[in-house]
Amino acid sequence: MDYKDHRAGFVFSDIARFRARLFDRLLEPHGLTTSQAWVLAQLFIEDGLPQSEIARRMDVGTVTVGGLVERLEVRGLVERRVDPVDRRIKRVSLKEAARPIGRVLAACGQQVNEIAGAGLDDEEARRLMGSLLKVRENLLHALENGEDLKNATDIVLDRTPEKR
Amino acid sequence: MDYKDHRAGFVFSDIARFRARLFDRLLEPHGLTTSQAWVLAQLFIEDGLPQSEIARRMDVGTVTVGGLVERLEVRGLVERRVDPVDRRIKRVSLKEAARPIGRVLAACGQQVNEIAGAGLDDEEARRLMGSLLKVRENLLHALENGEDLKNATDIVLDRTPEKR
DNA sequence: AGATAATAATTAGCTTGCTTATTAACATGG
DNA sequence: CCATGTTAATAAGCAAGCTAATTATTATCT
Repeated sequence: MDYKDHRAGFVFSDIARFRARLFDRLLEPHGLTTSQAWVLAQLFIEDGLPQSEIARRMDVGTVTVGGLVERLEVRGLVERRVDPVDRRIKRVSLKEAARPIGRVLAACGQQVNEIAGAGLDDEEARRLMGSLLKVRENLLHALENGEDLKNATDIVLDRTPEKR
Repeated sequence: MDYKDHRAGFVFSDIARFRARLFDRLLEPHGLTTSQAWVLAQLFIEDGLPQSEIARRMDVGTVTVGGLVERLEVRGLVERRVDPVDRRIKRVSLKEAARPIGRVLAACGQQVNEIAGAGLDDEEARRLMGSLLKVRENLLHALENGEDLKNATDIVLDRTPEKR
């Protein structure tokens, strides 16, 4: 039991940080950050989502999404409108200025993935992805059930089994 | 080319976030956070390190370490002293109160790893770890060489090949 | 020795993410 | 119908990382 050892402690957070750092640099010329890009990505998949739905899909708190959307709105890439039938909801929709960014995101994402996955053959990459998705589910589970853990308000963990 | 695809975009950051959330909850009763725990871990390995050395070992900026150490010092777990021979350096050393925490960290780390690695047999876990270390090195490399990327002040990337 | 460069730490300011608490609007049950 | 609960968004506040700029101190080079 040495491969799932202390190194796991930093590998994951290191990779996440390094990836984000790389992504941020690629996105910098466009005045975007990694997380803001993710919000846009959600809207490219489906436009006009409520903030809470974006939060649900990103597994992030509504507060965080509020901030991200706020900044995107200031940059004129996005627009918030109150839903006429349920006035609690604010729906976020892409503005014209955001259109050309789709390709940029795809390109940057691909470039980062190529860099990160250098030296991995297809088989290894596939296996890696499979294991990672398992690990992710494990953690999500533990956080849901709060197994002898508490807390984690706000975030909606009890989503329907296979959504994303 | 679908396994090193868009999902890679969130799996890594999700896992890192979920892991940290879990860890933070386990550590909460002890008034510590994940990153603070990592600093302590470095000091358990070698006490009396300069802040810059801690930063180097954690692949993090000196500014971040400054903040972490600051908070640890306030909690009375750690102590900063100016190095007598090189007065630029502040060496950080563990105080008595920190002693008992070593075991706690080990236990929490193990628990998180068990949760995260549930359902992975030893072979799969070993392979996963191997692939992750490769990916980590790839990213670190790209950040060093700044391949048509710039920025990333402060952080010392050009450390001796195999340290950690 | 003296000017110049490099290094350790800090300050100030930004984004992300989390928590707790509040407000507004909708939903439901007696 | 109205009291209670639930949901969407926000506000305030903290930790962590990052950048850029500043201050002290040590190293180096002519």
